Amino acid sequence: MTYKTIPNIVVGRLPLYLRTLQRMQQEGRQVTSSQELGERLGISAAQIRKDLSQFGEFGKQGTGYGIEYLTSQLQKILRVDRVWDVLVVGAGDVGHALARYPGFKNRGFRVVMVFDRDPEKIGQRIGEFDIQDIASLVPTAKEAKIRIAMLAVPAMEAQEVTNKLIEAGITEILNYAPININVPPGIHVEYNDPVVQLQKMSYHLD
Amino acid sequence: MTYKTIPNIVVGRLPLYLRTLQRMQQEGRQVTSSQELGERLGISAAQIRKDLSQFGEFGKQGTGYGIEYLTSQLQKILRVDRVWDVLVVGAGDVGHALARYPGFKNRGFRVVMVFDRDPEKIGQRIGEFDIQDIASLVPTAKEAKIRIAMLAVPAMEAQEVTNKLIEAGITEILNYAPININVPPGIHVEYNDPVVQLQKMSYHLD
DNA sequence: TAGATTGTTAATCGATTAACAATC
DNA sequence: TAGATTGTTAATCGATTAACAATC
Repeated sequence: MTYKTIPNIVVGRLPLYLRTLQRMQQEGRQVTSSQELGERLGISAAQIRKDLSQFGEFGKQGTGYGIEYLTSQLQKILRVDRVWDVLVVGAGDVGHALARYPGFKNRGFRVVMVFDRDPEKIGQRIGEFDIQDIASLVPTAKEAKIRIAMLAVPAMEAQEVTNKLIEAGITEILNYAPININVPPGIHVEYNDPVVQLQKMSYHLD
Repeated sequence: MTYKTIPNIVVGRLPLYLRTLQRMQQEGRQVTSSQELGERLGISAAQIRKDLSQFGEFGKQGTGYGIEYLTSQLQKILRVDRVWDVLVVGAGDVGHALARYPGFKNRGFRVVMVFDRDPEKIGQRIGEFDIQDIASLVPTAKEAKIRIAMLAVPAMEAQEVTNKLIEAGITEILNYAPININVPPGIHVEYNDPVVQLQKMSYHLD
């Protein structure tokens, strides 16, 4: 017998559940229900139960879900029961904001290096990091066994840098450049383009 | 007879089509096809044709789509055949990056004001903007008839600021705070939390 | 116990794909 | 004309919701 692979759309909701549960934990709450989670998230209770049931049985009938327990289970499922080292390419304003972003804390990630190709920037500091020469990206990232990169270079350079990232052993890329990049099978890309999000909303304006 | 409302999932793909078409235009291309667009985007040609057909007939059999024409049509559909004024709340690193982001150019948006509540920051400059007191947000945004806001304040403050935004007549909110916000019907929210995206990817790691 | 809520099945709903006539 | 590609319909596929037995 073989395991069913989980749909991406389901995996994509788990971080939202986790984020809300961690927020509840901060509020000092002990238990919650699919209904309450659904109300906070604008998702139906049935869908939340169905999503969670793909991974196991985490609740108790009549009671709901222990927040601490479900949190720790989701962290295991999402592999954030540890801290992943992440690198940033591009030391402009976006790279700067990512390198200093306080929101990674307790959520499974930390930035450990920043690269740029501009000789003016190389050697300068961003927070606790020296900006490194992008020419050293491949050996340095390989050596550090980094798997995750955030890409914050201009669109023109995005594909070229992506190729380097893959050569360096990166398999997960969060792309802030407003362009689609080509990657081989097995490499995962998430896109973050604020204009795409704004345009989804401006459709509703007149 | 009444018009069918377009599914959100379709509207959400239009900005990707537009972005790719604008890129092709930069490359000096004249025409494209649903197949080529699909290859660039990792979307099936059939889906692209189906999506576009919801809004009209933009192509020619045997030839494909005129890039300039389809671009201008998508801009009209997405209401970015004009430039929308956008405000930023929160003058930390994220707000800073948004206020100075060069990628809005030619894509329908421009930042026109930045607010923060920190007296240390108020009056300081970010690029061409004076950071304004959040206390003046409601009258100022109302006066300027701004409809779109980017929210880059700490999670703790997000709901309170959201309420102010709505009071100011904002109907479209791009939320960078890692928390769900409650809004009344008719207000649209898009979420941008890099950790949510990273966790979708770390699921695939081991 | 009575009330509440889970996990799961079946039914419904919606989105994607395949296929092709129309036609440039 | 022959080849290419659209717009659209029907078929398929997948996701969401409703409902409820199980049970805490």
